[in-house]
Amino acid sequence: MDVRTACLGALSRGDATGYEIKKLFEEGPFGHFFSAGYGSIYPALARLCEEGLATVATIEEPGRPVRKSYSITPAGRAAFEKMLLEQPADDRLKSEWIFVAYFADSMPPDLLERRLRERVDWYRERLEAMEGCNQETLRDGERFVLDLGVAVYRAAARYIEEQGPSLVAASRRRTGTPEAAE
Amino acid sequence: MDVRTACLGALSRGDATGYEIKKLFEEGPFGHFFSAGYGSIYPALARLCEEGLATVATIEEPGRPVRKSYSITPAGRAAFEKMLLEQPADDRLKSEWIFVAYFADSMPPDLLERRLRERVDWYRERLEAMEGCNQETLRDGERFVLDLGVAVYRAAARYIEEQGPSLVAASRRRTGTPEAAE
DNA sequence: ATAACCATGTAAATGGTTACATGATTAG
DNA sequence: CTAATCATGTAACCATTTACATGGTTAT
Repeated sequence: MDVRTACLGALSRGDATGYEIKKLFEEGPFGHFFSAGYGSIYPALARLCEEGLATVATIEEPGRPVRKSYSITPAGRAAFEKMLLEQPADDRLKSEWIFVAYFADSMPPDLLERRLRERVDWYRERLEAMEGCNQETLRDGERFVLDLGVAVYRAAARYIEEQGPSLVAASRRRTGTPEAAE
Repeated sequence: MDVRTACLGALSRGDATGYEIKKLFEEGPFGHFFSAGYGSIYPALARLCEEGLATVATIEEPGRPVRKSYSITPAGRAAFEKMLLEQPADDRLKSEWIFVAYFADSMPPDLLERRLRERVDWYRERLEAMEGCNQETLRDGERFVLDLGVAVYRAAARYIEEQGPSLVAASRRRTGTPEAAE
């Protein structure tokens, strides 16, 4: 799904500015399966207006930058609901971390160990943030997606914690590198 | 990581044609975190040759199409190993399936139920294929990545199987749609 | 015969990232 | 006074996808 569709989805939940949509894409459940920068959000919003799927209202309030609030139109809502009926495309994951892990035996053992630790730490941080989300305010689908993310991250963190050390040990054995003192 | 780097990584494991690299990207552990089509692989391979990171040899055998076998050069190997030392960029996942699940309450319950079933089936199929991989022939890093994928897919499939039905039930309650007879 | 697989590529179009450009307000 | 946050946008660049173009071999 492109940024345009994602913005339409965001607007289907209520009016928002480009800035707010960006934040929505970063935090909460949305952030786990999607991301976009201003360079794609603002043009996407403009295009939705051109196509009649959204409208803009400029809000000028004293002591605040001028904001542009976007609203979905009935046509936009219809288009979005039609999209939801279509067969979703396959997931597309690009993970540099997994890429380097694949080539773990071409990496210095100490670096490998650090990468594994960083990854687990990253998962733990994300998990804490996710579990801290106010579950009350979420809709069914949002909570479902959030908890799916939690289940997946937990499984990944646990796997790396359990299996990582033996990967590092094998790497040290292969290269004859003693454990680095910290 | 771009297709060029991924091709370099593939060649670091041995000579290959563009066609073979495509297959590597589709099946086995590699397929879980990366994908690329011919339209990006062939130009990437050509560029690696231009940059002196790989060389080509044209193989003509009777009763077979002409093939071009690419080999990594020492410079290519050095460049690849240097890349492995760098901080990997954040994962980038684009999942239309999760996107529609996020908006589950805007979807007809029967369709939601089908999407959940399709997803679990897809995970189960992949898991069978992954567990069927000959573990003996894999290197440490490859096996690690493969098993990480198994752990993650299992957790996801299990979560959807356990939590999906209540999501569907809530959706039916909300819309007053009775269960469809099959 | 017909589909699937082997095998290589190009060109146009799409879509997204990054860098640039600007400027006000608020919290430390 | 400085950094962070609020707020919007454009333009150049980059990478990738998709469609096109070709043609032999193998299995059903």
